[in-house]
Amino acid sequence: MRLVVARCAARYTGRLAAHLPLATRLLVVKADGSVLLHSDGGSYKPLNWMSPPCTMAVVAPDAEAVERGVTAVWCVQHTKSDDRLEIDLHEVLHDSQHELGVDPGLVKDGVEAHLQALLAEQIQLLGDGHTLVRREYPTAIGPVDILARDAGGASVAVEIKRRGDIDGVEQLTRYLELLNRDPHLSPVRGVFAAQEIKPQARVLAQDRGITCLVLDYDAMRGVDDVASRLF
Amino acid sequence: MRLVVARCAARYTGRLAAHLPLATRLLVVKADGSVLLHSDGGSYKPLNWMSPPCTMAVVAPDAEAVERGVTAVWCVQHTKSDDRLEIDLHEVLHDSQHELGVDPGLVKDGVEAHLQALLAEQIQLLGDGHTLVRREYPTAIGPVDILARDAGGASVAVEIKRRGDIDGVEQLTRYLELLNRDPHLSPVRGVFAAQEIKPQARVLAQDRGITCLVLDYDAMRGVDDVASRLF
DNA sequence: TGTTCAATGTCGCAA
DNA sequence: TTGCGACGTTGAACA
Repeated sequence: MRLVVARCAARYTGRLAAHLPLATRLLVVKADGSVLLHSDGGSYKPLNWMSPPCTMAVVAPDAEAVERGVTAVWCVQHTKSDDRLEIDLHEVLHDSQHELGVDPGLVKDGVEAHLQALLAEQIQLLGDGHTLVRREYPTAIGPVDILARDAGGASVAVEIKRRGDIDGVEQLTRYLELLNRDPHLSPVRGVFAAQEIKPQARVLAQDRGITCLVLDYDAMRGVDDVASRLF
Repeated sequence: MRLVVARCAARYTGRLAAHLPLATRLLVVKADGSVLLHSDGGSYKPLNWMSPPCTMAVVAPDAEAVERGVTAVWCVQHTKSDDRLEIDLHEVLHDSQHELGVDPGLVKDGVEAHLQALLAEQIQLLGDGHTLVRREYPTAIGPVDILARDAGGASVAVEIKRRGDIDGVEQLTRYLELLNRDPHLSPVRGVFAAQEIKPQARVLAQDRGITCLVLDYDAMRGVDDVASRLF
């Protein structure tokens, strides 16, 4: 990711035609080539941008542009359409480059969070004699959905998904690797729990010694309702 | 605007609940207090954000968080709702501050651009004997829509809007101030042209010696069609 | 891969 | 302020 703060002007043509008068702005060039042009206010939407896939060419300004104070022109061209963003750079106030790596992405805690709460209440669904240690057990790479102990006192890490895909198994694998380094917990067994577990995910989980558990959301809510009515 | 690159994790609660596992990301704190949390790919939409109006408090992490490697926690609270974004900072790789100033904002060249083209063709609408110098006459603060000369050879700068508001008069005023510094052009007279001119804008324009011109888009297109049919 | 639908939608305009 | 519609919508789930 490249961060540039510069006095600049810009023109966009594509779905519509628009331009930005000269002002100081933040330019972000992401690893995939996409470009964002932000002002120092407003919402998260940039003033202008180019979505990936796209390529950027830095070209020298023509004589007239030089006359106006343009030092360089960024031509950002979309690869699959004729969307085009041209940025006239006047004065560069900051320019830095950063390695960020891939991002695990946002996790929305909707049904998934509810499933987690229900399973925490009904921890015996993991097997007789299981006890809850805690929900959202923190690790360096993010919280594990549930940490429990089985009847024999051994640790069990549970990853919960609405739809159980390979990604979820990979995620649980990373958690297990980390948790098993902790002598207070090790050995930690893994349980992959989801409303629906895809065949590929099931195969991968079994290959790694991870237990699969299909959760019946409606049944679990029913038990919860019954339990609630008792109080 | 503050730019921070850091290994971080985040939690959002408000319209929904969501969290971001630990990864290296770009954090942008805008002058209005809004916060963006960007990964190094994807579209212009941040992974997570807080819209203005909001306030940020930097708090010390609790013992458990320190254990996980958290060095600081940013609590960003929306002022008018209970939307809340908490960012756990682990390692700060970059931190810089920049003064950007206010942004003139995006100008969409739709009807406005068409009006400009039509008026350039029908420049006599400014008055008999007027001649076009050029459209998009460049200045340091952006292009003037139309530069023309009147029957006597004096310069005329035209600002075109679909809806003529006070902002447009202010904009034209800035252009005139700049253009009048150029001895080759000065004195430059201003014309504020729009499909509809708001009373307040008209008063301000007249006060500054700027001529108001109401443009009849349909009529101008009609003339254009007739002219086109001649060829 | 294309299509449909929700969104922490956002944004702009009119009443 | 509030409501409504458009968006360079984006993003996810489903066929």
